[in-house]
Amino acid sequence: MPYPRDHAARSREKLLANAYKLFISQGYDATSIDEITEGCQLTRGAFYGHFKSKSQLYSEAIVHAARQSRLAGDKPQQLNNKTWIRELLASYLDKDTSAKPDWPCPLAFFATDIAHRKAQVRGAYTNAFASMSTHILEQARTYSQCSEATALAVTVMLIGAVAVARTLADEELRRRLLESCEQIAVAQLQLA
Amino acid sequence: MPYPRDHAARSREKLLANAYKLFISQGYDATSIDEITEGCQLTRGAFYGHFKSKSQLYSEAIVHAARQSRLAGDKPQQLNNKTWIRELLASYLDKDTSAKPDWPCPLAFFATDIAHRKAQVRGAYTNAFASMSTHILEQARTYSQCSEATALAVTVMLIGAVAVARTLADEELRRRLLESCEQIAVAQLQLA
DNA sequence: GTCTATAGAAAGATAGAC
DNA sequence: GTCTATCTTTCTATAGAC
Repeated sequence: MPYPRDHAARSREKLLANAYKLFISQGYDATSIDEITEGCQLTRGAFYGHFKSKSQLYSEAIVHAARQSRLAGDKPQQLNNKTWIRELLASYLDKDTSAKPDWPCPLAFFATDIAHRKAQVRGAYTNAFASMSTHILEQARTYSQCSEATALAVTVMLIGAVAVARTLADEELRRRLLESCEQIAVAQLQLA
Repeated sequence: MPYPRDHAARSREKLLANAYKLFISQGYDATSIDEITEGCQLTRGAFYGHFKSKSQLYSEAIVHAARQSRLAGDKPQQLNNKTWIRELLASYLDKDTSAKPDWPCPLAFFATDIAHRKAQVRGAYTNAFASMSTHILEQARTYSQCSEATALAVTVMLIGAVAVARTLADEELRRRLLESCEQIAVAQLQLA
């Protein structure tokens, strides 16, 4: 074999990352496998060497992205819990889309799309959602008596905020929406 | 002409309704024009007699659905404002999908899809969202001092709740999510 | 592991008949 | 106003070479 040891793994990762980027910006249906492979200097043949189908790639991309989320990670030692959550909130609701991470939150970007996908994809989404809301609840409980209802409502508000903000044609309305949600979330989680 | 006077209008309405139903259940891309016309005992030719393109139909369906929403309508005289909003909330977050109206809220069902569509579609969505949040704000102000931030946050929470609930594979989690959001919305809008 | 070539299906939109 | 026929494009997935 003329390929470096980790060549296959790198190709796979490139395909996954590029596919996710395209799914985010164009949607699942509008993104073809040709397009995904082109951006990686590969062809369809390589794609099917790594993934069984486009649908399987979608599931994997969601799981991968959910794991990359800062919300899934651990708190840096030097920060206290309140400071950390406030920072996560601000970063999640950031108005500056160019400052977004490479793997924007799939919960917000694919919210309504998942309903039409196969059970496997819906399962991956469900797990990611449960994980995000649990994480918020656990953090909030380190300094307050946060109810499960509050955590669920705040989680879904954050997701809804990012999803809707992205669709709005009115820049000013988008800004107000994101700022409002940050403000209400801060109050709900007693971060003031 | 062998057709009844309102034949064209009825065909148009049938196409619009069936298309929306299919968009809701399968998504925009997965729904073909053949499928839309089949359900109405019509063919592609008839479709293009009424709509310039699939994309134009999508815009129209969103506007149409937003207008059908109970939130867009007026309060029945016999109800006071608080009672009415509570009822709207409960109906919007209803767990029983079979009880859903014929035109489920496009804001929730298409939230993440709109971002990939043309300016015209995004404009229609933006207007519908602004209208929903304004409506909530105005109603809440008839009995309380509700901030614009609260109205925006509650609106987006409701949309997010329905959008996410529909995707969850876990029935129990869905139930808890919808109930939590109703509870928090009632508190936020001082409906208790 | 990745390539090219191709099979096979389906879609959006148009043209012209009735 | 609606039909049938067709053009044209695009897509997923597979087969077999290297």
